[in-house]
Amino acid sequence: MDLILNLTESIETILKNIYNSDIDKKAISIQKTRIEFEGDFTLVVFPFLKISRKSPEITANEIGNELIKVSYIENFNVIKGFLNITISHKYWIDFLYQSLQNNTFGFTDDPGEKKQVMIEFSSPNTNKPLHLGHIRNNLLGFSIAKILEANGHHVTKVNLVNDRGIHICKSMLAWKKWGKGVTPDKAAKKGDKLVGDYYVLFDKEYKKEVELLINKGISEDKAKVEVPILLEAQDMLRKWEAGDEDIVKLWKTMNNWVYEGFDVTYKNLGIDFDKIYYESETYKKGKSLVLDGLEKKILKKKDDNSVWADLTAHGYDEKILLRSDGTSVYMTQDIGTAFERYKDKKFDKHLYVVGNEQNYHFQVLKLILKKLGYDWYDKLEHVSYGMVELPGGKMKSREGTVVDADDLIDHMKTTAKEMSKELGKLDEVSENEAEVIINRIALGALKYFILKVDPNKNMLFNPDESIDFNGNTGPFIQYTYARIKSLLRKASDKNIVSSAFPKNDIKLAKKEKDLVRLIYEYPAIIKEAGTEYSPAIIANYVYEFAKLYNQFYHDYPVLKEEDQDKMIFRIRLTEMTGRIIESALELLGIGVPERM
RNA sequence: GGUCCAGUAGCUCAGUUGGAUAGAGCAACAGCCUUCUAAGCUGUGGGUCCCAGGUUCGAAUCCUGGCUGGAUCACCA
Repeated sequence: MDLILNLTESIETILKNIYNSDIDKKAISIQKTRIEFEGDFTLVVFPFLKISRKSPEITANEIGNELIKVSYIENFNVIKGFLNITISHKYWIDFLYQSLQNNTFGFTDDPGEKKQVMIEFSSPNTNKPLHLGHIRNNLLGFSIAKILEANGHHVTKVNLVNDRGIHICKSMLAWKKWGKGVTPDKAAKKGDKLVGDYYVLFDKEYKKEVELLINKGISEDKAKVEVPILLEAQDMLRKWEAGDEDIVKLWKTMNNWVYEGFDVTYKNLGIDFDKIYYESETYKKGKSLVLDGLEKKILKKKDDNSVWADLTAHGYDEKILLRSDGTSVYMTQDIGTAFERYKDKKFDKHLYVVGNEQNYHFQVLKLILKKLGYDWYDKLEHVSYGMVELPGGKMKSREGTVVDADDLIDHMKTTAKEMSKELGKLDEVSENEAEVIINRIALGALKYFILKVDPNKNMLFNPDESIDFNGNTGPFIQYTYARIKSLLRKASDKNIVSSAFPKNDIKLAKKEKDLVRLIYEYPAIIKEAGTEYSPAIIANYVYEFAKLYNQFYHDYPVLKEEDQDKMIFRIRLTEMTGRIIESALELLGIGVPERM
């Protein structure tokens, strides 16, 4: 039975007995005792004053005198209106041993809680390589998926590749014009990078042509839409939609180059998907659903043949769903994709991990699906997150102010390698092992840096001050783990069997108790991270945990402790700490090194 | 202009279901390696929690108004 729940019930009963009056359970607020006071948990007694009709101090003492009769409560003290409760050492020790028995401590496996969850993340365009913004998206999506699994759900990770549209035609056209048949192999370049280069080339040429037209006296607005190269790209898109063989062939070839490039990046990042949806395969479904809606008069057609959803009654604007030439827009394919996915999985929940710039889009998507009569519309949820900004502001691919995902990962690896060498950390391990460790550290630093920030908030990335390896960082936590592993290896060399229990009662030091209390919190942390869709909650928890363990490690001997019972307890505490660090980092998609 | 999000130390961020003297890391300075890994530990300095009202025994947290920054309201995705 959960300790806090138990405490709450005891307090409820006590209040009833001594004051003869019921109190709302919500008024019983139990929190962690602040570090500077004696005790484990604190009850705030102010809400009870109106039934006790006594001063805060007296009320707290009266409750404390009853509470101390409960077996696992050892002591209490009162400071102003705060009743600090001390849980017995024996309770905490027993708790540690119980949690050691449980291999998935902190995870939920209640079948009643299990839901089918689909989670979409990454959602790249096929005209340019992945950048730092995608990294935040990918890491968040992947971690949230893991957290939801830890909460007992069945999770399907899906990607939506935006593989059709004018943007890919731009790359294709530029490649046709200036590529001279180059391929990723010939250029010795990742496919996504190569295609991205031609996208940039298109943009350069486009700007040049716009300027030419303006110089000829054409207005800027007009010039922008009448540029020959743009018209050519649009023509290409029409041909693609009409199924022109050559165009489709080129489209397939170039997209495949990009996918191969993406796969490398995904693999380096350590993320994967269960299923990939392609916009080119779902937009037609969206189109037909829109036409259905039109037939049922849910949607309306304007004079120019464009199709619209009128959302003004709901406080939104009108939203276009089919252009006047009958082609579909972003929203159209999202309607189709959602429909296909519901057909595939009958999900209880569908999460879209997409940046906050699309908050409006997803509100409108839900509303349109509702209007179209799909009662599962409210199973869709937008997991919105803030942008990654550079010191100069937003990243813009066209202005070259993007931080490329591959470059960043490489840079992290180089830095990790240099630092390991400098510190002489990996002199004694094989080259292969060293590389595995360095990769883990590099990615650990990057992932933790990004995931520790509350997803709601924009975050700043300064490329000049590269990501740290000291302090509140991934490597700090990984280092704590490596130390723990080293210590446990030594314990096992000494034949101190890990399943041992102390024979006699021991008294716990403050930091030992604090560590156990943090272990106790882990299940609640996983739950909270699951309901909030926030890996940051896990990240901040595991940091606090590692920090406290390092203090303990510094202050107390473990293997050199002379009291056998204390030594055994400390080894077991160390073991559990290692397990929680490993488990928590795993939820963030971060691997742990056995040594570093 | 409407809507949404954010504003906490020089910088990057925690803390927000109202609770005690607002916390970390980085940066600066000063210490700790003949003891289980110094990518560690300890200490010093650093705050108008954007502002003004309000609710409350109690507000960084809730309410109202304002200020600042970002996003969005496209026949772009």
